[in-house]
Amino acid sequence: MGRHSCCYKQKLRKGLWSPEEDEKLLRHITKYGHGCWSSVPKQAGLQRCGKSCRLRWINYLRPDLKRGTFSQEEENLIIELHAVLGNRWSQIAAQLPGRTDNEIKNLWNSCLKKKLRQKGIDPVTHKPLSEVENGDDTGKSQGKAPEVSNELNLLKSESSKSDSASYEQRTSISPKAYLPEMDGSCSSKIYCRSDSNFVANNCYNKDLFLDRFMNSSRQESYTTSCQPSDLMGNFPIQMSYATNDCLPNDSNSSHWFSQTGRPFDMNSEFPFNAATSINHPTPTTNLFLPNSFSYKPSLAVPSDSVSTAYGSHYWEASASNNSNSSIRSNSSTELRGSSPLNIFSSWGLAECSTSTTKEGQIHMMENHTEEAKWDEYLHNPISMLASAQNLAPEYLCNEIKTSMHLVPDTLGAMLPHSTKQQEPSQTSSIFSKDIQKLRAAFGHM
DNA sequence: AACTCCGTCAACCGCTTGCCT
DNA sequence: TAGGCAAGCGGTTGACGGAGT
Repeated sequence: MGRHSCCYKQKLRKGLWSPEEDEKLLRHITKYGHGCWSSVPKQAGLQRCGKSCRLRWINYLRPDLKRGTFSQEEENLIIELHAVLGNRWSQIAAQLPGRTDNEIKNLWNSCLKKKLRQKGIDPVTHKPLSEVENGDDTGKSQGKAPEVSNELNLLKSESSKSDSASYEQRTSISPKAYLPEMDGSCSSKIYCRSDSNFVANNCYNKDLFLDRFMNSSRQESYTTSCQPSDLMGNFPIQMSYATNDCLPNDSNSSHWFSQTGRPFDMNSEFPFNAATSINHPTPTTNLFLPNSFSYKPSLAVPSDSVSTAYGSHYWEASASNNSNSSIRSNSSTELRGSSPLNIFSSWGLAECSTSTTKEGQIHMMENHTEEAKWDEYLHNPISMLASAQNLAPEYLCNEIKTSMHLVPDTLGAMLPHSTKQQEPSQTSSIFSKDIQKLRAAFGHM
């Protein structure tokens, strides 16, 4: 497509976005959704092309973005996925909720490539550099999987340093299965559902892997067994949750980052606590999750934890050693923490035949509807929040506005030592606070 | 202090894909 | 079926800041 046709007709701005532009775009999209991108700049009063707006939203303004440095687990995952997917950044990004393809691409080009080379691995082929240089393909001739096995060796050494999770589990690439382990410690780990047959038989065949990959990330969300994690599909929405009673002692892990690198203290800013005065007849499910990691929630729960409230099935994760980070249900009629999952829960109550299996998995019917709603949520969070709560969008907007005024501004109060700080100049500014608040309001739910 | 080099990251460009008419 | 339009995607560019000289 290149430059959009509209760009030629008008004198449009290029380059870095100003805070004012960010504000306009953010306000417009949170209020109306983006709809057709080409019409967004006009409606939002921006001298930009729709494409530029879309990019700005996706890569920076979107409320579900995770900021901050990549964890070792994330880096390992990117390397693993790159070994099988190559430069398909969007597909890699789909496995790292809250991360954009651009971000991952930049990380790869600026950092991971170098790291791999230092480890003696060719970042393109994922083979040892010596093999690549010598044109040695003995690995192939032996029927091994050089592009994977070398990676695994690297990761093995990395993981032994950084993560006590089962290496075999984490490196058994079952693409849909990267889920955070909720170990009750608020220190999220990535683990991967083991699929030994898959790894043993298929992982070395890239095409087959991709086939499986696509099937697992798309088709399964339309088939019968539909855990909510499947419903998410590749939906890259940030699913970090935090409430005052969920924060780990380590305050750093509760930070979100604005473009300025300033941390966002969710401890003081979780916005929907301010909305608890809104009574709502539909009980909502509150999640108390490790907040430092984005994840696709898996609602597979033990059968004995499923209970029924208000005529619907509720569940409670088995108690962990730290209730702060466990999942628990809440049959309170209070509106607490309107999150995508709350919405999800509401949809389930309203429109899905929700049932539980012996395994305790929640089977959701009508996945098409769910996915559509997720999509709609992404596009118009306000209206979806509103509809999920039987509220008028305008009312919800006002509530959010009100809640934001109620929140004490403690931004920047806690700076992690290791975080690169940027001066709030250029595109970042005081407005970044505004963004953070809106992000809090619409994003971390 | 001034300059250069290098790494990082946001944004742009252009190609591909998918949808609609 | 072809053409137009919009979105998605990946490669590339350029601005910026920090480190080194």
